[in-house]
Amino acid sequence: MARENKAKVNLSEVAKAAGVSKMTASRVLRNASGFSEETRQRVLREVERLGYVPNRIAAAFGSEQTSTIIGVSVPFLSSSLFGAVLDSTNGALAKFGYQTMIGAHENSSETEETWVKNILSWRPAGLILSAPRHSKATRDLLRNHGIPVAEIWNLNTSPIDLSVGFNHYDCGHEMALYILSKGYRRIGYVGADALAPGLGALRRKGFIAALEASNMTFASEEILSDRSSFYAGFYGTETILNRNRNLDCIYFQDDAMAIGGYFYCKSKDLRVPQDIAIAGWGSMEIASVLPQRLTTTVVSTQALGKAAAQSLVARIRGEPVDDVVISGTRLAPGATV
Amino acid sequence: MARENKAKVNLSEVAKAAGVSKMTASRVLRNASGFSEETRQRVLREVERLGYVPNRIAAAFGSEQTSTIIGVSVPFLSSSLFGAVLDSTNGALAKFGYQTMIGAHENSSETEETWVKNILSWRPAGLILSAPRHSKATRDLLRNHGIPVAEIWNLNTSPIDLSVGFNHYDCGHEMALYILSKGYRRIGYVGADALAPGLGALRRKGFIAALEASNMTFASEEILSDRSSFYAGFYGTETILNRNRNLDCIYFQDDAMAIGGYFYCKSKDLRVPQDIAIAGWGSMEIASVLPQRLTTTVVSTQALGKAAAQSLVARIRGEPVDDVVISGTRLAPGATV
DNA sequence: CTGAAAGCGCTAACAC
DNA sequence: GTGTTAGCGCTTTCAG
Repeated sequence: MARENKAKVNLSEVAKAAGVSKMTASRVLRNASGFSEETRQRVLREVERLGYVPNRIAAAFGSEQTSTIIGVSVPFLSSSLFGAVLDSTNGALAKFGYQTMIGAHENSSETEETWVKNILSWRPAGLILSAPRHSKATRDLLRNHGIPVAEIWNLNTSPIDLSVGFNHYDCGHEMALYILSKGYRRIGYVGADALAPGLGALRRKGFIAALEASNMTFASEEILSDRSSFYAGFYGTETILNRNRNLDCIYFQDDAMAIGGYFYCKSKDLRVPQDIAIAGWGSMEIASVLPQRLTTTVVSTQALGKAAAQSLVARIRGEPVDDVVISGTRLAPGATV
Repeated sequence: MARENKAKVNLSEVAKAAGVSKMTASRVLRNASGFSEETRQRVLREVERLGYVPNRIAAAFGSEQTSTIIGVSVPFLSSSLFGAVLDSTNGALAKFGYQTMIGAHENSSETEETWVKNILSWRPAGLILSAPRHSKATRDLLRNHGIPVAEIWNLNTSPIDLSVGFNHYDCGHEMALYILSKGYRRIGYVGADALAPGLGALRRKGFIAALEASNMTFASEEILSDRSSFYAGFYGTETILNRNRNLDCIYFQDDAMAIGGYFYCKSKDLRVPQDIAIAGWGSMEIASVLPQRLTTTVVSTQALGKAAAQSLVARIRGEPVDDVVISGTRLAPGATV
C-alpha cells in the first residue's frame, strides 16, 4: 500500500469556499475576534465539509516562532511513579492546549542532553525535566534559549527557571527519626542506583544525617548497580541479610524495593517488624492489598505533575509564579516498622 | 524573569559565517551529499560556535509536508503494561530519528478522536493507536489522510493500515482449557471494564467459548465499573466470593487484579489453589517476588512496542511490511491454579 | 561540488 | 468586520 498524498485542503481553499479571505478564516479558526457570527458559521461549515485539518507546523512557523509543544522528560516511561506524573502532566497540559513530546533520560545526563538538543529544534513552548542533575551544556543551552523550564521531582532551590519537587533529603531524615524513635538501632540501607545515583541517594543522605546526629550510621548498605524493581529489592535484601544477620531494620530506596524486600523476609519466615522492620518511600497502589501496611513516605505524583504543568503554563503566559514549589510528602506509619 | 528572545541564529547566519550558501550548509547538516569535507568542517565549526539549533518546524514546513513526529496513544500513561510499551516504542522510534507525541485515550473513542484530530495537525509521519475500537470519524480521518497507522495491543485482522497485537481471544480460550484440565468446574470471572470494555472483554469471550464447548459457563461474574488495579481485584474478589462461596477458581481480567484477588484470599486464610485457584493475564514484575508463582499468560510488552515501531517506520519508508503481526503470548503455569 | 530562486501554509501588521 | 501584503527558515528544484 503506497502512501498517497490526500487531505490537501488548506486554509485558502476553505476561505475561498466560504467566500472570505484566508485571514478571516484564520481568525475564525483561532477564535480570535473580528468576524461576524454569520461568517463564522459559513467558515465552520466549509471546514467540516472539506475535512480541513489545520496545519500547526505552518502555524507555529508563521507566527510566534514557538510551538504549543511541551517537552517532558522522565527517567523511564515504564516507571510507576513517573507514569503517574506523566499522566497528570499530560492531562493538565492538554487542557491548556499543549501537546506533550516525551523523552526517557534513563538517569543519564548525556541522554538528557541529546534529547534536549533535539526537542529544542521543535521550538517547544516549555520543558519539564526530571533528572536530578543536568550537564553544563544542557544548562547553558536552556539558559541561552530563555525557554521556560520546570525541573521536577527534586526540589531545586536555585533552578534554571522553575522547580516543583519533593524534599527528598527531609524525607530520609524524617524517616530515620521515626525509625530511631521506634527503637531500631541496627539499620541497613538497600538501593539500586549505584551507577547513576538518583534522588534515592539524597534520601539516604538525609537518613544518614539523622543517624549521625545520634552518633550512628548504617550498619550495612547494599546499593545494587541496577534499576529499582521488586526483584532488586528482593535480591538486595537477601544479599544484605546474608552479610549482616543482625539488622533489625532496612530503609529501602523506594517502595518497589521495600516490597520486594518484604517478600524476601516472608519467604524466610522472618517476622516483620519483630525480626526485621521495613520502610520505603513513594507509595504504590499495590500497598493497598498487602497483608501488612508498609511504612513509607506518601507522595502525590499526581499533584506534582499537575502543579508542574500549571507553573510552567503560567510562566509561559508571563503570569506570576513561584520559582520554587514544594510538593508535600507525608510519613505514613504502617505495620512494618 | 521575563522571557527574552535569544537563540536567534539561523541557517543563513551559519552559512554566511562559514562563507557558503544556505543550501550548502543545509546539505551538511542533513548529511545529504554534495559538499567537500573541508566545507563540512567549516560549517560544523560555525554551528558549534554560534550555538545554532536547527528549526525543525521550518524544516518540516518547507519540505515533505510531514514531520518526524509520531503520535502514540495509550489508555493511560500510568499503566504498567502500556508504560513498558511506551518505553520500548519511544526508544525504538528515537533511534530511527522520530519524536514521540503522546496521548491518553482513557478507553474512550471520543477522547481518542479528539486526540487524533489534534495530532494530525502536526502532520505526523505516523500514528500508533492502542484503543480496541475507533469511532467512524477517526477511521475516516485516518483513511483519508493516508497516514501510516499501527494499531497495537489488539490483533486486528483488517486494520486501518497495520496491526501488531496479541491474540486476546486465544489467550482466554487457552487459559480456560488449562483450568478445565486441572479439574476446576465452578469458575468465576472478575474484571473492571464495565464502562468501557477493553481487551479483557475479548479474553473473557475466548474463555467463555471454551467453557461452552464443555457445556459450561461462568458460575459467577463480577465486572466492576472501575479501572483495573490491585485494589479493584481485591474488592471484586471479595464481592464475588460473598455472593458465591462455591467458586473453586477465578479468572481475572489481568494480573494486577489477580494479585489483588490473591491477597484478598490470603487475608481470609483461603488456600490457593486448594480452596480457590487464581489466574491472570499479562505478567507483572512484582510476580517475581510473590510467595506463589501466579498462573498467567505471559506477554512481552517490550517486544510488542518495538515490533510496532519497526513496522510503522518500515511502512513510512515505503519498505515492505506485513500488515498484521501477531505478538506471541505464552500460558505460564504457576502455583495458583 | 555549489548556489539562486521559489515557495511551503499560515499569521502579524496594517489598511480599508 | 474584513482584506492585503509580507515573511517566518527551511528545502526543493534547477542551473552552473
